[in-house]
Amino acid sequence: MEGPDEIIHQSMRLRIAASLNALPSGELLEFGKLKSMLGATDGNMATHLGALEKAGYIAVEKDFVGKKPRTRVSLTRVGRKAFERHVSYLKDLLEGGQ
Amino acid sequence: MEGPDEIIHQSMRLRIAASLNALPSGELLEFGKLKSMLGATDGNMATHLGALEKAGYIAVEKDFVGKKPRTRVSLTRVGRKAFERHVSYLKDLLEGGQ
DNA sequence: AGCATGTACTTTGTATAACAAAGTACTCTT
DNA sequence: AAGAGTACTTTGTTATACAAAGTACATGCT
Repeated sequence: MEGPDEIIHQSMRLRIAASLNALPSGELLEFGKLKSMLGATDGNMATHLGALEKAGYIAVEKDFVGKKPRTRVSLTRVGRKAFERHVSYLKDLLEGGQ
Repeated sequence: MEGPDEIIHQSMRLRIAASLNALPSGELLEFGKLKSMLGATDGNMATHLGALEKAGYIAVEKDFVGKKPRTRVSLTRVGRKAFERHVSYLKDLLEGGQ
């Protein structure tokens, strides 16, 4: 059995990854939406998204709607794979005992 | 949905809890067995067991076999409940998306 | 008796992490 | 010009995880 993915395992990041994974394919989630869904502060959310981006697990897209800045994130293919592998790891662990 | 149990969530402690939860009822796991199963150092294992014990999630029993010291641990009722609740939390999160 | 071995810690030091709170930059609205 | 909104960045504190070394006590060996 493979080990845990410590980047994804952290609870706030696991919730971020789960939220992104549950999106209909091709959809993006806004920074602010994610932040309010998960009850994080601006700084906290920015730090966790930075960690996921640095790992290549999420893609961050910035644009403007009118003149409003908008930041949206999505899982990369690598990120989705990593998430799926970690979920398998957890399922095996939690059902098999270890 | 309830939040994560941060004491149990940490990856080494989650593995400890899963190992203890998978034991046949009434059985105990030895410190050294757990340590080698999970690939932890003495100090690391002692610290995590201490955290779980402080939370009331595990019971630590010390005795001697002949004159050999033996430390064995088991989940308390509270610990088993907490583990089960955290597993439910994870399953909901990982399947429901959140 | 003296010494290495084994078990289970405890202590120490370090690196990393998480977080809140405050500050920054830019924009739009009024 | 003043305030609000978005998305950060910075700062500072507190907590965490970990390895490595040290401690305590008992056994086995010679």
